[in-house]
Amino acid sequence: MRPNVSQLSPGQSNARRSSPREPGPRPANRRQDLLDAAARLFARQGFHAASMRDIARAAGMLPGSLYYHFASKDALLLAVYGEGVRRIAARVDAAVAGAVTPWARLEAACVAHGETLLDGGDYAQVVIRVRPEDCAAMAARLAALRDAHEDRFKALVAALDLPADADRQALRLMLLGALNWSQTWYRPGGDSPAAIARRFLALLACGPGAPGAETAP
Amino acid sequence: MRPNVSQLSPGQSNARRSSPREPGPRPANRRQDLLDAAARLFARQGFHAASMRDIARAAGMLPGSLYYHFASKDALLLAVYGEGVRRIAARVDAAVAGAVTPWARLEAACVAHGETLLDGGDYAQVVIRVRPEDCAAMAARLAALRDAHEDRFKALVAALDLPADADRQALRLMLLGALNWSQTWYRPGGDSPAAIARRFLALLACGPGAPGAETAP
DNA sequence: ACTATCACCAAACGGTCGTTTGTTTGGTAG
DNA sequence: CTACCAAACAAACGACCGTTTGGTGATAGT
Repeated sequence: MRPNVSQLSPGQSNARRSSPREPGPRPANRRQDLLDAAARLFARQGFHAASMRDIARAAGMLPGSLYYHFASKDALLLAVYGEGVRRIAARVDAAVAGAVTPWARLEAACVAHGETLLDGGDYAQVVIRVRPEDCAAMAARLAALRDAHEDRFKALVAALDLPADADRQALRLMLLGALNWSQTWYRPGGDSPAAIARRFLALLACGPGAPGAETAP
Repeated sequence: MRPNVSQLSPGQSNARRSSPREPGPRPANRRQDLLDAAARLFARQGFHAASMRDIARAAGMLPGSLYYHFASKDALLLAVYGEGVRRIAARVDAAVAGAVTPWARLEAACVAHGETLLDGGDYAQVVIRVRPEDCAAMAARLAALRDAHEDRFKALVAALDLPADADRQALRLMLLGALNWSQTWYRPGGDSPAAIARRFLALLACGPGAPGAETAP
């Protein structure tokens, strides 16, 4: 009685159609409006404080209509969170691909991660603001999504040319922790997110001496 | 009609009593049980997910009885948060007082901050887990409490002997950010909180070279 | 013995929550 | 024209929310 194909499937059109209907007159993707509204409210108020009624109203819908597109609030969070991780990861991947040396690649990743977190819109902010445990039913899946993204940094740190006894795990955790936490104090007026990320990495790479122009020794 | 003197006053006994009644048969400080239960639930579930009913039940009370001790959920959070800040600050102050050189004092502060955050009980965790904006009515007061604690680190970093152009603010934000964020990934099995804090500071002070035995140059 | 106060219970208040149900609309296909 | 179906509306469901109210037994001062 309820179609509700909202399970994952980042694409838009599902198969199984009697006739192609490919050029169709556009069913006016209100699902996207819903996702955007949910991302906005989850990012600004957190998971529990954002109600389905708020989200529906922000998307210009009645509360019940929302359930045509998403089976539950949990499923809606999973969709937003997944999109958030996808967006952060995409920007990090693109930035890393444009850099050559290990340190430059790590710096590019940090800048992209930080920029997306702080200025990259609501989806990315949800990934940092909402903890997986906030939604018990989805906790494992949300944590897996976040971990899959952070594994990129594991590889980038592993590629650095460091003494054999260097603590690469602490370096990664410190870098990501400082960047993620910056969401709590960052305000658009001051330093740019890219500058913040570069400063953090320079501090880690060179110590508190000269303010880092280039990052690698 | 309602006594309810629950506004701030970190001490336990309020003045204004007709007669001393000091040795009294102990009214069995259930208020403390309530605070403990609230701290536990706020720390584990966050502000919105923890209900007054849950808190009252965890303290062995009925929901309505809670309002004899605290005027509202907001006031309860303020009391827990204030106590959390007080506990963190007390441990940091004690640790700093026992160290001499600027770097040793900063290290002692980081270790105390990290230990209290990760292993110091529920009150301290609330300070990191609950964002001031989660409770709009108390946001300003909660932020002021947290800021008052973090100002200690401003002073400790200012006392370091660094080049004039060193970015002390970035150093402080990175250190505190990494420590605060560690609450999201720390699990009691592995490295001790003190070891984590020391590793972070060593990374910042000396770069990713040798794993820091002593922190200062 | 009388009274006041403390600390709490018992029971509800109105409101909001996530969600469900039945119905209606507007475009498209046969 | 008819049949269909995606997409929304309208209206509620029971559960739970923070909070209030009125009462109650114990304790302590006078």
